[in-house]
Amino acid sequence: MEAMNDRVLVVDDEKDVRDLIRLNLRAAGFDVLEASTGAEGLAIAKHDLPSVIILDLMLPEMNGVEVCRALRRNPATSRIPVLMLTAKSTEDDKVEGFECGADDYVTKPFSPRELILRVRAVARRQPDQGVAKPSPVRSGSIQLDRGAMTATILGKKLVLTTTEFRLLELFVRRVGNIQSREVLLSEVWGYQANLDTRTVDTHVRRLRNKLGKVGAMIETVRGSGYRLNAEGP
Amino acid sequence: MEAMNDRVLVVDDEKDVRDLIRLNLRAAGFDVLEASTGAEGLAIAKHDLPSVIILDLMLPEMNGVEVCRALRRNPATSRIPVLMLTAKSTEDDKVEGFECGADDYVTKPFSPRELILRVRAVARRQPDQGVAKPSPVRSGSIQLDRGAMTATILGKKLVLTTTEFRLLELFVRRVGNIQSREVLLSEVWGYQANLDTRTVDTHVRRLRNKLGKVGAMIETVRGSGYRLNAEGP
DNA sequence: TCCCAAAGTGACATTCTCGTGACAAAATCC
DNA sequence: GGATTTTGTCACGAGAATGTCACTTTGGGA
Repeated sequence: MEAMNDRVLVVDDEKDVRDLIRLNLRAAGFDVLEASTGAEGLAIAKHDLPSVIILDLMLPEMNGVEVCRALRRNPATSRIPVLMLTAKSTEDDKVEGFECGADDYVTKPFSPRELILRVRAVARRQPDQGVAKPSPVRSGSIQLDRGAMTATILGKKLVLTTTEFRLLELFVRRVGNIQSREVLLSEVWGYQANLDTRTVDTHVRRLRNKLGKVGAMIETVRGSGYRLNAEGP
Repeated sequence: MEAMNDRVLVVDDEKDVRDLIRLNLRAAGFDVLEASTGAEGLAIAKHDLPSVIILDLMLPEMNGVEVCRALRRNPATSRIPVLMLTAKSTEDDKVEGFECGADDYVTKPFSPRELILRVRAVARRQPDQGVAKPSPVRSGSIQLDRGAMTATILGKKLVLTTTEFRLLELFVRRVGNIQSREVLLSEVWGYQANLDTRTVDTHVRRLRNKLGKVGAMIETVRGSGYRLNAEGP
């Protein structure tokens, strides 16, 4: 089982650049999210709250500076470090990049090694005590705290294993939607997991047991998979 | 009453460079301290706890990397952002600079405007560092004094080693959040750390022992890392 | 009502993870 | 320079987490 990785969102319209960055970040132990437009990047940022955002300055429609400003305006995303990426290297661009609230600035062509180092340097800045924490994910009577990896049910703190937490997190993030065993396997266990789909059943059972009464919110959809019911028990 | 300015320490053996930086920083509203050797820089850093340190990589006797390591090693100065400055610009130098714990890297010749921006960016990451007396960090029954490098548990003063103190400091600063062994290694030991992740375990154990009953507040999260529990024992 | 595929359940072996004590190297202190 | 402290690594063992399986129960269509 792999430790919980930092997630990095890469926003760039060029697929080649995204591929290059993704490969290097993966190799360095990061999880990678991708977006090809500013709007998409914003949406993913709000939804997934990555640890770092790598943002291309030159984007069609909504450019990097606008995206960065939008991120800074939203309390949920305002603290996420932004690493600005651009082909230009004139001083004015750097100034603009910094002034919109970017935390660092890398010019293309960049060396992957340097990029990783800068991402790490910027990711190191984790929320300390007193700094606003990303709002906990919640659904009905279930509340999740990713940083602490804790689940609170009806005000009571639960002890979950890593797998159980990931499973529950996925259900909560996709409340009301059916998740097939295959999807659960690939999302919770990883793409190359070569496991029996019935393994999911066992973990769902364990999770239900720990959730007690609330466990009934995880419904079985015969022939399709499982679904977290939006309504509380 | 005007707020006190951020203080920046400039360590460089060339007077011309110091002058240039000083003038620009002053104009940008910073207070400037200066040192011409690494040893002097270290002394001033410990004494005055500046908000940011600009450090020349090439110094006679003690070079910038050594100074940076020494800064990171001392709990009183370990959190001060370091901006590494050098005439060289090969990738290997950047890597070395980052790996000793520098927060950013600027190559000579630099544009003053960019330097100021980077200083600001880097100073922004440490909102409360330096200016006032280093506020004692505390969480529940644990209280830390960075300056004196002492920990007080339930009113009793503890003697900790440097490593133990920094480890505890990190836990306290991030109460309730899981810290992976990798994060702990890179934050406490510096991210050139070429150490076995299990080394963390050993130090956590030593720390727990010294903390006695309170040691139980440092929880093990199987498969993920350690977490300081917000609730007291 | 019967049938049977799908899902629930308990048990078990295996794999991992972590705590611990010991030890040698390195750093620090007199 | 010798003594002491600090530090990093290792091997071992206990116990937790996980994946699989055989068996039972369930539920919906024929």
